[in-house]
Amino acid sequence: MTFEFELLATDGNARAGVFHTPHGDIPTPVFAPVGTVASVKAVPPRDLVELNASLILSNTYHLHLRPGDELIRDMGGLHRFMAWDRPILTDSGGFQVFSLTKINKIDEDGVTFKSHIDGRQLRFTPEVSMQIQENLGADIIMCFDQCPPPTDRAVVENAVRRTHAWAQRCREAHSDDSVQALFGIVQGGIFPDLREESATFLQTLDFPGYAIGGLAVGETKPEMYATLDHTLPALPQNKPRYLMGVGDPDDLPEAVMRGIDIFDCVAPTRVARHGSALTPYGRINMRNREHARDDQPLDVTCDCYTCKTFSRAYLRHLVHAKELLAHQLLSVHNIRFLIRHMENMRQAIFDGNFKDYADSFLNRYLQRL
RNA sequence: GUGGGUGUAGCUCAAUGGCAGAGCAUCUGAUUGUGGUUCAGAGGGUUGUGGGUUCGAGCCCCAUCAUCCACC
Repeated sequence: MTFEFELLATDGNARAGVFHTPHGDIPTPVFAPVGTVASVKAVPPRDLVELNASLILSNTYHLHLRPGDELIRDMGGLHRFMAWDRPILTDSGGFQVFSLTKINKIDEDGVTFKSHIDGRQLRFTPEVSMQIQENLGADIIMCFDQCPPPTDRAVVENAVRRTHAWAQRCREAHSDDSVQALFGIVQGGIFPDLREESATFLQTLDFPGYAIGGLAVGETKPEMYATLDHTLPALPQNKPRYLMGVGDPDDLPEAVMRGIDIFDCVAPTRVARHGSALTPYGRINMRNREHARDDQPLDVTCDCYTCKTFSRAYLRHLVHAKELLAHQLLSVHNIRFLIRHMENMRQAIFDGNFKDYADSFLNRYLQRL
């Protein structure tokens, strides 16, 4: 079986494993940097390899609009197009249709919306999303789902029902998991019974992996953690679990501790472009004056090119001068910071001291001593 | 030397004789399946200087300094 998930060790509910794909193995738990438009912003694939990234995420909606999924197919597929030969995951476009386009109309069959680029009217259905994702050729592809605000029960109930119907149609449209693995997406907002119901239903479709969607979209962190507590026991042990769009450095151990294997988040690259750096002692704003004459690296414990080479004073200068190099250097560090964080957690699970690592990291990162 | 213009926040500039403001810059904060965006807040003034008129002057009058332009 191409997409085998091997569970190698557990520590409490935390899991260390390997997910095998046609483009290589993904050691889990894993953090995937986001390259929405077939580019991890400001970071070339050569550097991603150096950062030890084993999975990146790209996006159906954006690539369909530009340059077009058929063009990418004709250029040899997404891996060849963007010169990244390791595993790729594509999101289904469900989230973007709702978050990016104000004008959208949803019905039982799909969603009609307007392009945020040129305003032309488009329509996504589960079958369209599957076709686009097959054209792109990522290793892991996602079901077309509906991601609602998580706290309005009536809205969430409806989204769960529709997400299930669409999951079934995605499953039928993509029946062969030998080249691309189709993951199901659990919805249900912050409601435990809906989450359990969703997790249970999706298993009847026998996906090679399961994602938890609809979190980190406005609920509080305690609500998100509680939802994970209720959802994860309802998912199978022998399949990877993917928490979509998370997260902050403190969210990662909280979720791994509860049994999540895969993460993606725009945070490391976005906060980099906004001039901030992730460190063991919290996120710091490199615009701030306190760094103006600081000859120390961002993070003395970090092994990335940025930290091994440049001072905080220089990085602050680049941020103030709005130099492109600031985006590149801070993105390199922030991605490496999260990937190393995952590597540390994986090792701690093998060593049986995950809780110690998590407590120590969280106390330092959240400055609660 | 003569005539004219201009002096207001770090910069560029607003402000009927009636509470001295904006943009940029500076400083601080926000951003979770990416619109390199945007938003929120803060600090910052002896209105060149000295007189005068007026209930009240950034604004009117006099002097002075600085600066720019034109002409000797």
